Amino acid sequence: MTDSEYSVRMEKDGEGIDRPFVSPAVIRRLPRYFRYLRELLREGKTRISSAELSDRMQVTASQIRQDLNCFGGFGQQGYGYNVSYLYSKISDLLGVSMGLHAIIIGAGDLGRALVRSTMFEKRGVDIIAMFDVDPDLIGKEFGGAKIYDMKDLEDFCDSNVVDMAVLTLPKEKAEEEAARLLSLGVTGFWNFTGKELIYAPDEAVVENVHLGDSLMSLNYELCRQMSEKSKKSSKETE
Amino acid sequence: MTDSEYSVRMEKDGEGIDRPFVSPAVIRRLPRYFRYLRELLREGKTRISSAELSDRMQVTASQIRQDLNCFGGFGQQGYGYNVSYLYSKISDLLGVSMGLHAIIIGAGDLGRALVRSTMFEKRGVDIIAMFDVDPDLIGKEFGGAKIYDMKDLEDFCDSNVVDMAVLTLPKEKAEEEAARLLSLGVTGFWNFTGKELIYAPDEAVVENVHLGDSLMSLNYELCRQMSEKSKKSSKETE
DNA sequence: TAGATTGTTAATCGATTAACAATC
DNA sequence: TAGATTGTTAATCGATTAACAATC
Repeated sequence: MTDSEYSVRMEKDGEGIDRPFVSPAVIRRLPRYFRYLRELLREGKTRISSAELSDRMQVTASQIRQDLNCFGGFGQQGYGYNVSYLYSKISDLLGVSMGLHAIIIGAGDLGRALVRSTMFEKRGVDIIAMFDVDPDLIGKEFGGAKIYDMKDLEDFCDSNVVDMAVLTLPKEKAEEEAARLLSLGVTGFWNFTGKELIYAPDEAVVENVHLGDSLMSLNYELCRQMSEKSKKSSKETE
Repeated sequence: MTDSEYSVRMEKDGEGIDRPFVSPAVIRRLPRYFRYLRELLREGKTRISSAELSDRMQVTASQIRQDLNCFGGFGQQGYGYNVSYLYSKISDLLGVSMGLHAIIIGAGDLGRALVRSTMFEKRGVDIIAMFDVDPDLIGKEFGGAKIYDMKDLEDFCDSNVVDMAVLTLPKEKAEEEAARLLSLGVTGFWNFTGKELIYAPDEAVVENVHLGDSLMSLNYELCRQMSEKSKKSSKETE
């Protein structure tokens, strides 16, 4: 994408939203606020105080106020926060109305599960295509996204705006294909391959997902809980 | 599971592994060490220093030594760490050889993608069954796991050891079914439903996974990167 | 022994919480 | 105005990094 194309994109609705540098800890909490606010909205609540939200979310009211203030004064003294206003502000920060375009690399089980879910739609991300090397899959369609031949990646990226690639291909090819995508101007990577991608922040933005790591930390706590119980029960037997 | 069954389980190979209380920040890094050590093992490396591992993993050597020391002295002054020894120690901590038994609740796209992956096998977790309410799915088999009727959950849990439930069912039913499982003695939950489950630590161990949150923080950084680029380019045009 | 590298303590840094003045 | 609740500063807490003595 050229600079002038960027400008067009920005004018759409990204312009005017100031995304200051804020600690990653805070950024990672924004999506959770987003979820809880949507729930409040669904419940028809129009206003909420940091104290009440604190109760629901199991975080301190202080942290909520601190977090939200990183981006400006979204609340009002004596009143609290207006749910729909706060929701729209956080949506904007998270680029929900940016209409980001994504492609999925790899149409295996995970790629298909993702494209069929409501995940992207809910967050304003458009899956405009999938890519695979398997001739049996190429041409098929899942969740409204057509599967293209990996060979056609260059052509596709030349004639379409692609903001982000979801990597669900085998980890052995992860680095190679990420480099290929980067050279085609794709700078966002949601990486499920298990091979950690590391780029400089001005080069590309990478979110490495490791589901296995999540499972293993559950394992640790579960084993710990079990040994504690067995300790306790052996004490009782004494 | 009764207390005596716990003891049997513990004697298998969980016994003797001390899992002290360590800050969650450290625990969450263990799986990453596990992955990098496995890679070193595959490369045939027999020893590694904290400095060299630091290089690979992009964390400080100090942190590595600090982390590993929470669980005991796994290294040796003047030498470093023995890769296979360290790997086995971390595997033990993470319960890889415990042979934990898991069931998957919900045989939809995600449940099937998970069961077909090598994720569980690599980490020593056995998927012993899947459950669903869809008559078209009940009786079928995916990735070696048979799909049972949700109605048979009680029977199944009575006659099988179930350490953990992987929740991939619709979020509306998450709380209800988690409570049901808990009453059947299942205390570990790997929760993909999007409905956050909150239990006291001695009641159940829950790992809430929110893939959408991960996508949204990528979104934030991507949008930020874009606005920075457009700022730069508009400056150049001035 | 000399060199290397851990284990561990102390110093620094960052993030969270508490407190309260500002203000709606 | 009085009451409520934010925005914001200051205090606390925890996690990371640096430094170095212990020791292989």
